[in-house]
Amino acid sequence: MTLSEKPRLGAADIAATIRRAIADGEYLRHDRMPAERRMADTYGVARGTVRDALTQLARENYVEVRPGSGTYVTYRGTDAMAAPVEQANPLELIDTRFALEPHICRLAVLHGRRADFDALEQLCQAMERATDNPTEFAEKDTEFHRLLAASTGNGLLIWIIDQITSVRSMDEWTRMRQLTLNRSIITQYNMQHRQILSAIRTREPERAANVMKEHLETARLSLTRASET
Amino acid sequence: MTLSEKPRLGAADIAATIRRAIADGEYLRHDRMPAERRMADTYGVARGTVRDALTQLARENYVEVRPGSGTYVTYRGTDAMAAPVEQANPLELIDTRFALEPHICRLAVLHGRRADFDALEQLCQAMERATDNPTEFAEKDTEFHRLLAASTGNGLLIWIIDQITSVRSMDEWTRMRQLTLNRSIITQYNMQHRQILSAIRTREPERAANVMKEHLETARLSLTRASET
DNA sequence: ATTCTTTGGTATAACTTTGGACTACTCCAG
DNA sequence: CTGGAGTAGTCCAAAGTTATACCAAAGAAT
Repeated sequence: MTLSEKPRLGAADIAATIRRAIADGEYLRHDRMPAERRMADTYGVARGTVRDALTQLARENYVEVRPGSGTYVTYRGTDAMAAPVEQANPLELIDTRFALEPHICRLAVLHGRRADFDALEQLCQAMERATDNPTEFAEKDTEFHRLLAASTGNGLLIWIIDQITSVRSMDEWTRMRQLTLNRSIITQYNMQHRQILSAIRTREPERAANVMKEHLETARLSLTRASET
Repeated sequence: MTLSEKPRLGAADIAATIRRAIADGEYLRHDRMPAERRMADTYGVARGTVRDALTQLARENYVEVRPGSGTYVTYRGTDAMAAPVEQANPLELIDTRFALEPHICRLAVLHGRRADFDALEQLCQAMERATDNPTEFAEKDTEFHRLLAASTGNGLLIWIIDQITSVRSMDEWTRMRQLTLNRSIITQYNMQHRQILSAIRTREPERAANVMKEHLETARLSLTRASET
């Protein structure tokens, strides 16, 4: 008949249980799971078994274990919508910005208001003050490009830029980005930002678009150079 | 069951708690959160732990801490991001396509494969057979532009075009669109599609982009003319 | 303007928790 | 009998937490 005795759980069983708990959203990304000893206790199993299970889950990228700290969930929930955005690579991103941003400059010339330009001016100054602070610069830079999109008054474009920005601000990205940002690069970016803003203020759509292209070309170069080393 | 012991809360746990609170709208954008010392008290944890949690949340752009002032929520709710796509108006859409599609043509020249072009050819033929069937034409037309994006091999761009397409396919839109689609307009569109495809096949990026601009200009014109009547 | 309170920023030293590694033992199927 | 797998311990080093004190800046009250 049906055996309801204890079938003695193995590492694979524990792994399956945890895997399912994570997939079901019982644990979310960045969450810290209970300590190995505690899990062993709750699952009524030895610590070594839990350990094997976690090792397996770590291999499957469900989980990351940090010695002395704990075990953390790394599983990316299957957001049908967010997935393609999340896994975009740097070059895809640059190509997309190449499509969007020059035209955004043209639209900014057409629809931008004084207040928008003044805010962009503020950001330019903030970035110029941050030549030696890559983190600070990166933040303001992101904000600059977002505000530029906002100045077009086109909600759809703003939304797209926001989506893209959410990629740029991802952890791994930020790290990679820091590598490419040295003092001379930042200075160059600042000059280009200035030129873009000035072209928009003087209502020269094509000049603004061209400087933006130049700007993105610079970014692409420093990116490819960084990934070669 | 000897689980009466409480696992000491760590920074990751606090971060998770706060992250959920923010995501659940318990704290709204620009809100100031309780002071660190206060939080430490309410969560029954040391201030340093709260600080670590906040540092982590700041990295994830959930929160911004201002020395001497407080900790402020910067998280943009997911609703605020989804809405603009739905309520985009026709002109915003055209402007966005003006940004994206000419550059997509350039990228299609660079990355497109034979199979892609053959599929586009098929669609051109299907559209030419549908000169008297606006509904049929509109479907194939959408597919044409989507496939064009797909031929770039850029997942991010494809995703964006898909999002935009989901707007285009909305009911009210389709109705409005039908009005603008008469026999002569369809014929003109077909010619332009042909020219675009041919320019891509002969590897002329700028010509392809220019024909696409022309194509979109035609679409914009027929749209504004329709809305004036 | 000046003072006072509140806020985050930093530093320190004692303590706790965590995963990593290793061992000895048991069980069981091939 | 043997080898793979789970169990139950121990010890370790690293990471994290606690508690406390003091600093600097923001902001409100005087």
